[in-house]
Amino acid sequence: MYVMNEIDENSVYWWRPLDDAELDTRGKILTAAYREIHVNGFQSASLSNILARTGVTKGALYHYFPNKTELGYAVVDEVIARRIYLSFIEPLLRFDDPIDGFIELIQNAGKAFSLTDIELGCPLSVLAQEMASIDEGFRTRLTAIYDQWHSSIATVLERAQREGRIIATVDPYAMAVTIAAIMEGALCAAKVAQDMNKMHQCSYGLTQLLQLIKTDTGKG
Amino acid sequence: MYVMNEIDENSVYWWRPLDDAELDTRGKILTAAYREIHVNGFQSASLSNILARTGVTKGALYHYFPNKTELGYAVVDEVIARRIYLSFIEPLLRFDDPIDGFIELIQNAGKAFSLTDIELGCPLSVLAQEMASIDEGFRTRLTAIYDQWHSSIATVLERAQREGRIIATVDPYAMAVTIAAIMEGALCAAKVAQDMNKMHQCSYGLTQLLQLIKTDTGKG
DNA sequence: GTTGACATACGTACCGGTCGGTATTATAAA
DNA sequence: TTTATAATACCGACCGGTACGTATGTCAAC
Repeated sequence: MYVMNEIDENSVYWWRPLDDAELDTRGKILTAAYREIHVNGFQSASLSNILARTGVTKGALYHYFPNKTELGYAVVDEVIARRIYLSFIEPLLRFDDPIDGFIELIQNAGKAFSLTDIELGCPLSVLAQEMASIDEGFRTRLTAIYDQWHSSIATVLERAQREGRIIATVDPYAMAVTIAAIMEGALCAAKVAQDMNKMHQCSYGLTQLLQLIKTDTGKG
Repeated sequence: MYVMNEIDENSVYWWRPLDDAELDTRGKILTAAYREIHVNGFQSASLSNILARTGVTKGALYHYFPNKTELGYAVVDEVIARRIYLSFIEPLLRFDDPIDGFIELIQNAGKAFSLTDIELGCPLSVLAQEMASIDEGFRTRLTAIYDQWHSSIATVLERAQREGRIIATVDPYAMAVTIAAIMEGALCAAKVAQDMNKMHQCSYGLTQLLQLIKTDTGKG
C-alpha cells in the first residue's frame, strides 16, 4: 500500500511505502534528508537545514545515524532505491507486449514528469555524478540500483527477442544500457535547459529506436 | 596550436590552447580550479585546496576573481566550454561522410577515454547536475554549451538526410538530442559502475541506432 | 534502575571573503 | 635620463559564520 509523498506530490518519484517508520522521527529525518540531498547534493546538504525543516533535534539525528555519511547511505538504500524501483523498474515487469508496452511507458513519461522532476533532475544520477568518484560506499550502492535497472530492461528485451518481436542482431543487455542512458541523458538535458522539450525529443528518439529494432512480425 | 594538459594527459578533454595566459597566475588558478571542481563539484570545491595546489595566495585569487562564483563561471566559459568544443564538437565538422564518420568517432571513443575520464565523468554533466537547479548563471552557461553540441550533431544529421543517407522519418534535432543523451548517459553509467564496458555497450547501441537510420543508399 | 529516545550546549575545524600593506611595472612629465 | 605618479600584481593575517560532531542531561517506559 502506497500513498503520495507530501514533499513532491507531482513527482514521478513520489510513490513511497506507508509504514509506521515513515511517521516516526527516523522516517521524518530520512524524508527531509532525501529532499535536502536531492536539492543540494550530499556534500552540500546541511544537517542544520534537515533539522530545521523537521523540527527534530541534533541529538535525535545522531541517535539514529552515527554520522552524515551513514545518513546518506540510508537515504540511498531506503528512499532512492525504492523510488527508482517503483517508478522505473517495477512497471517494466507488467507489460503484456514487451516492446509496445515499453513504447507506451516512454511516451507517457513525457506527461508523468513534473516541473519539479525536470528542475531537480533524477536523484539517482545527481548523486551518482557527485559521489561515485568520492565515496566508495555511495558508489557501490548506486551501482546496485543501476545494475538492477539495466537487468530489468534487458529481461524485457530478451523476452521480446525470444518471441521474435525484435531483430536478432540486438544485444539485449547492451541495448538495455543504451536505453537507460537515453533516459538519464534526457533528464539531464531537460534539467539544464529547463525545458521539457529536450525530454520529449529524447522520448521521440527512443521510441524511434524501439520501432527500428522491431521485426516485421513485431510490427504486424 | 595545442599542447597536452599537464594535469590529465590521458584525458579526452586534454586539448587546450597554448597561450601566454595559460602560463600566468590567472591561468594557473583557472586550471587548478577546473580540476578541483571536476573532482569535488563546485559547492564543495575548496579555494584553500586550489591555492595550496598552485602556490598562489588568496590575495592573488581575489585580485583576478571577485568571488568564488565568478571563478566558477570563468572555469565554465574558458576551460570546460573549450574542452567540450575541441573534443566533441569540432571533430564533427570534419567528416566527409557524415554518418560513417560519426560511427567511426563513436567507436574510437571507447579507446580514447581514459580511466580518469571514467572515474571523474564528464565535467559538463557533473556541473550540470549539481548547479543547474541552484545557480542561474551556471545554468545558462552550461545550456549554451549543450545547445551548441546538439546543434552541431543536428547539422551533421541534416546534411546526411539531405544527401539521402538517412531515412526521412528521422527528426534531425530530436535525434541529435537523443544521441547526445546516449553519450552522456554512457559516461555516467561507466562512472558509477567504474567499468568501461558500460560505455562500450552504449557505444554499440548507438552505432546500431545509426546503422538503422541509414537508407539503403547510405548502406550501399 | 537500566534502556531507549530524545534535548541542549558546546567544540573545533574550515569555509569564503576582507583589508591594509608591499613590490613591481607602466606612464609621463621634467 | 631622471623623477613623480599611478596602476597592476600580489601577500597573508584576520574575520564572522557555518559545518559536523560530541558530551552531558532529561524523562518516560519497562
